[in-house]
Amino acid sequence: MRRSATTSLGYALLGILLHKPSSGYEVRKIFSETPMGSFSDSPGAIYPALARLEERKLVRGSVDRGPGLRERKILRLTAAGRRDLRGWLTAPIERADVVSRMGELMLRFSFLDEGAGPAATLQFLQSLAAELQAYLPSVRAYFKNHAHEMPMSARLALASGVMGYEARLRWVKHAVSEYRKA
Amino acid sequence: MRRSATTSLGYALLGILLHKPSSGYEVRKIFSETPMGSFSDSPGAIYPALARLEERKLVRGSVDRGPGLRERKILRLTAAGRRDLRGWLTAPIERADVVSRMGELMLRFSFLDEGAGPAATLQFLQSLAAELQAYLPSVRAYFKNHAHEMPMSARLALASGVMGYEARLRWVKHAVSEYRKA
DNA sequence: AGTATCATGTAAGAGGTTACATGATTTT
DNA sequence: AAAATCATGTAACCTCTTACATGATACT
Repeated sequence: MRRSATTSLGYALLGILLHKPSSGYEVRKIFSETPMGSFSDSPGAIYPALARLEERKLVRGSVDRGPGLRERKILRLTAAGRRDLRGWLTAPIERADVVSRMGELMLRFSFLDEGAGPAATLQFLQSLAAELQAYLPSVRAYFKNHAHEMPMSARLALASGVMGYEARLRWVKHAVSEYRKA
Repeated sequence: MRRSATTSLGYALLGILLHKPSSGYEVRKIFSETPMGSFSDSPGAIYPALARLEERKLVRGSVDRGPGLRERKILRLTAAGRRDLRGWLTAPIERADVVSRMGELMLRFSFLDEGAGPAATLQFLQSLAAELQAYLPSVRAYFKNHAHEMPMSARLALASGVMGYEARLRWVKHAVSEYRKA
């Protein structure tokens, strides 16, 4: 019974706080006002998640009383927080990540530069390209073998999935070349 | 305190069972062996979910004892189940669906033909195209205004999101034309 | 005889959703 | 004075994850 690991939301918070130490309220605004991440901006999700990070000493809070505002708690990463984030960012990419956690992979990628540096970012992209290339044939094969027996909307939905993986792979290659330039 | 509605997993199960009445075990295999849906195939998720559907009388089970196999419980939709599924399938598409529940929209789409017929499917696609077209400018604007202040990996991740919406829109238009042919 | 597959569940714990609660400060 | 926004939280409920439990049948 290993003690529970940091969740996806936890890492999203760590990534945001690494970029810029913020209050819970500011993080909520990021979730509600920017297109990045599909996390809930509800206080019932965010404040308990921040409290867990604090309990585990991954972030530390300091009270800030700006000019004429209600006081707010600014959270920033500890050394342990940076380590935990970095561990998540640089974890090996597996088939299961590509199949059912692509959103989390993109979240990781968006933090990679700041959290682990350009070498790790490039490594991530190459590894992602490899996994996509390995996975794509099996989806294409599934499509080929089953498309004819599916209702039209199901077939089109599956085709959309295949196209999504292909588009992602093209994007990865584009990102690699952008990265090499810099 | 309204009694809790059917979940995404619940609707995935209803859609699968409408297509073909099945046992919990068969459904698990669908989740583990086909690229469709990113649902867990764990018994701890599926059996309780099926039990909830049965409690609510959306599905009914009948014991099947095939030739020389352990007996299994085949579940099929009731009239109430077909109604509930149809209500979900034909619900209006909102901004929030496009922003953070695209996976659920595609799941809905894949069941639409069988669950609500071709007219509803076409209506769904047109409505999705409209929402995408309305949403895209705001993401593009966000990208234009914030890309320069973001780390490279974050910028590339956001660009990937924009490209994803654009690709999805092209796919919707393609799907509409496929549908009109039939 | 032993391992793999078929088949259905339960229990404990963690985390998210929805709704409620509270109060300070700023804008109209 | 009222409404909006800033700001932080809690409580009840529900669902999912992980792990365990059980037993039948098929394959080697």
